[in-house]
Amino acid sequence: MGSKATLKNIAGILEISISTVSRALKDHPDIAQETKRKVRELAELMDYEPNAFAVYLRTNESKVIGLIVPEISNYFYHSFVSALENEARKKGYTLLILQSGNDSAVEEANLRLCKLNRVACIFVALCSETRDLATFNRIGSSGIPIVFFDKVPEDNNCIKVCLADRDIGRLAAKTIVGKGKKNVLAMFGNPNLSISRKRKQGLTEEIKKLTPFVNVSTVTANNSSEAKSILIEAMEKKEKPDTVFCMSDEILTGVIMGINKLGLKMPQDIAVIAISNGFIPKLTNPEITYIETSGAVLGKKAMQTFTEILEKGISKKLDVINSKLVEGGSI
Amino acid sequence: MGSKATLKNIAGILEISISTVSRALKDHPDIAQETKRKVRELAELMDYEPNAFAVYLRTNESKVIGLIVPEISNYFYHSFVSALENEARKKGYTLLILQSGNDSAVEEANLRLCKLNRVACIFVALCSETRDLATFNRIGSSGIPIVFFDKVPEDNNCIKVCLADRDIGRLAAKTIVGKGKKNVLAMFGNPNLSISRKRKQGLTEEIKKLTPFVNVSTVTANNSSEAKSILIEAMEKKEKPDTVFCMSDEILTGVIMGINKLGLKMPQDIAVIAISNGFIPKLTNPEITYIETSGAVLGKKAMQTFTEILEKGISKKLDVINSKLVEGGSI
DNA sequence: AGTAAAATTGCAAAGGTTTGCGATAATGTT
DNA sequence: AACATTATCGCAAACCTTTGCAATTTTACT
Repeated sequence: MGSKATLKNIAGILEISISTVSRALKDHPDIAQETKRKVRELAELMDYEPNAFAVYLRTNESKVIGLIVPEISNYFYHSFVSALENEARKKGYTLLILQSGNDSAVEEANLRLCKLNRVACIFVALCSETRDLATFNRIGSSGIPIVFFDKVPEDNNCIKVCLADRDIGRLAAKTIVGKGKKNVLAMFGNPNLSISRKRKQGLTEEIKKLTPFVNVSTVTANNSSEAKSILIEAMEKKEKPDTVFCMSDEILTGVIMGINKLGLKMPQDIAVIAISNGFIPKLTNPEITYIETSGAVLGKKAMQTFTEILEKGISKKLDVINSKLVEGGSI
Repeated sequence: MGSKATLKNIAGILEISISTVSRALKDHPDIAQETKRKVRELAELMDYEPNAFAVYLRTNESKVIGLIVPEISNYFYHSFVSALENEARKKGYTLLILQSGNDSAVEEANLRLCKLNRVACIFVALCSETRDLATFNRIGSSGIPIVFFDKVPEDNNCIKVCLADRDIGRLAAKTIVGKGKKNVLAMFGNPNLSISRKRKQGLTEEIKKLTPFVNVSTVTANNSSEAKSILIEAMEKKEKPDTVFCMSDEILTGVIMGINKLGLKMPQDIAVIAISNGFIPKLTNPEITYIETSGAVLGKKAMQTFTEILEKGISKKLDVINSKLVEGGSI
């Protein structure tokens, strides 16, 4: 109980040098089998674990990965985080998860925290507020690689893994037009994010391309309750939409609540199509038709990108993953 | 660019000693104002940040808090994590979030990781599998305080913050009886967890106490899809339940899907009451009546407990927070 | 001016690990 | 037997910070 398990103590007891103990524990070829055996046995007995800080200090690289997201409580990020964590564990890394809460100041604080902890890499989904990427660039050039995902900057001079947002929008457009809908209310998140703009572009342009007879009105809903009230208001008008498009789970949530409040039936009273991770669409009756954006796949991709960075030392890259339509009965 | 920002470098440039620089940066009273000014200016300029590992190594305490949960993708833990993270940040701590994925082996690996990183404290929600608490005890006695929350061990010789699970069960019982229900299907999670047993006890005992005329059949549903199929099966029987009780969001999710699949109406065809964090109940029509278990409140409490540990050095404690009924229209 | 007290600074060790290089001991070769 | 290899091991520096204590300088006081 008394003495802590350190190399020094082990060395003391065995009356050999610290370096020999260190090497024995790493199975270094210089060390005799017999010595290795004794060291390993004692280390086991003493429940030795290397002091991570000392190792970090000496080797100057930590086995920690920083992850900064606006909100973990979001099914998409959830699945992303889970996937990333699994992959990271396999490679011996630990995840430092930080939330920016859609506040640029907190985001910056988190960034500093990552730097302070000398993380091996930072994965970032920007918060919608963020306009100034100076801090990111500073950190990036200080040697810590940054991988942006999902909510990525416009700039191409960085590493990004993201969804094929424009294609997703187009796929939604095709589905809507295919079902013969005429009047679409399309809800998007903060236009500051490229993810919002691209999805919107994809949707509106594709519809225009396909047919001149479908009317699309786009609106911005910053959160669930905004989406809910926008829907309710829209349904009270004379020319009410026959279809509502939700670019995210957050918006979809609000729309569902609005539909319930008004007692509407899908798809008769209103058709719904969303971009989603798939959890919420399964909770309604009928289930909601959605374009699947798998956080899990993206997470895996992100980790792959990280290993590529380590091996090849790239500093700019764009990875895109595709999505597919999952039919419920809401449209 | 060339030289890194360390105390040594700053000292070298200013031609003073490292210790003076260190003290100047911490506003130590021994250092002259003029010196402090110069040091601070240069430090600012060089973008100096103390090397966290060196600090940890020297002071032997890290500003990191470990958090181990079965799954983050669970609204209850979400809100818990968010709250805890906020509180932690205020006090300068960082959260190391680890998922055990309901696998005891992973849980243990995570525990070791926490120890390895010399975290200041570990918050744990046990996974349902875990029976052996030896590792926890070992770590606990090695100086790292452990705070159990939500899914806590039975043993009272530790620190726990949890919900008033029996009371929650009783509250549900009262509501069910008050609504004149006669035939209850009550679904619980893994009975290995005290949380399941206590909720079940509270519910069944209270109903028995209140009236002999209500029939309760309890079942175990380990996940959403099990809950779904249990419900569907039950509704096909002759003596089908008029009410279903769900002890968690996970189970509730399955039940909702089952209800949708069968096209049932709440509360006419089947009444529903759940224990939930409140997100999912708002998505149905009518909304689901639930007993609110706030992860946010629990998270705050947990952090308070941690500060108490630091200040007073307690090693056993039980904190309980109460819940309230939120009426939807599902019962 | 001489001494005491206060203000300011530096020395050096400690914390635990990694690693290049040199030292020693054991074995093999001619 | 003399030398060359090879197998083992230890020394000591480095990573960066904190901190007790001693050293030095400045200021105050008689």
